[in-house]
Amino acid sequence: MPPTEDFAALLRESDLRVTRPRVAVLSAVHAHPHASTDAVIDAVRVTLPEVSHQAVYDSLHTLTAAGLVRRIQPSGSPARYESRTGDNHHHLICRSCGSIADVDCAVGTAPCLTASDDLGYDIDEAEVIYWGTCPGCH
Amino acid sequence: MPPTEDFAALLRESDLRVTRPRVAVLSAVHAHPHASTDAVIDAVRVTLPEVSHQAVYDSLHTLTAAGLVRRIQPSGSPARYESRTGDNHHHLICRSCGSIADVDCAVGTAPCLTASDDLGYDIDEAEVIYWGTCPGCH
DNA sequence: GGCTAATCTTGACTCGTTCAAGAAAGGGCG
DNA sequence: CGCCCTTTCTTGAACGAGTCAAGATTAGCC
Repeated sequence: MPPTEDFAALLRESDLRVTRPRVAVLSAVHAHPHASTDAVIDAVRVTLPEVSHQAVYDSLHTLTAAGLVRRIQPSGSPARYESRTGDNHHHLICRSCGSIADVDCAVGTAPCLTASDDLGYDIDEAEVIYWGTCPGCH
Repeated sequence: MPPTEDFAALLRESDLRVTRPRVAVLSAVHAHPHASTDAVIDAVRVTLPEVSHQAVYDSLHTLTAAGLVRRIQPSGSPARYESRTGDNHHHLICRSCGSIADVDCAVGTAPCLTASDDLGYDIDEAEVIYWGTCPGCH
């Protein structure tokens, strides 16, 4: 995981103010891929015990909007975040234990974005979730 | 849209008791594809003004479990339901107005279920959501 | 160092959904 | 056709994730 200064640099590159909560959140997401908001809050409080949940929510929104972090929102479970962005990978989610794994796109680099017929929509992202049972759960 | 008796028959085929709320919910989902739970409640109350929201939630769960209805849960919006099941189609969702459209699977009949590497997971469903802007929103 | 806008703290609040207890109704049986 | 048992429905409270809002704090520019 990159050191703190690198996270600060990432923030600056996106024209975001460098604040302690943001650095801590960014670092937490890098350290815990697919962590839920709650898990991020816990992780952040290890180094920054006084952060409010609101600051974490705000930071996650800002970072998501800036593209530094990606939000995953599987049906029926709270939002989760990951640091791999822009590399067109998808997710494998276990119905029984909720574990999430990364899979590279089966189709290739970006053809994923092509629907059979776009109906006039201007598509900017294809989200693919494979639902199943993980090796540990059967 | 099929008449009431057909919905009753569908329920019986799935070994479900035929109750007024269930028939009304099934009919509402057929009549309003991609309707949110709230919209389903409203639609059901047109013919059955006294149903409780809970009965609708229960019915939707039961029907979903029986496979008579499919639940769609896009990030950041309440659950929606549709009656097309088992035909491997996907969804196009507008980021700005939330409208949902159906698209047939681009890949074909079922190869959708094949990830590039399943990591030992036993995959039973591939959920694909194309995010973008609909023709009416730009 | 001081100023101003952005960000954070605190705490209340909303929304979609679930839980729980008791009343009502479906449907197999006599 | 009517009884009984179980499932389903009503009512109303509760929950969790996330948002809103007012005021205190802080980053970054001069």
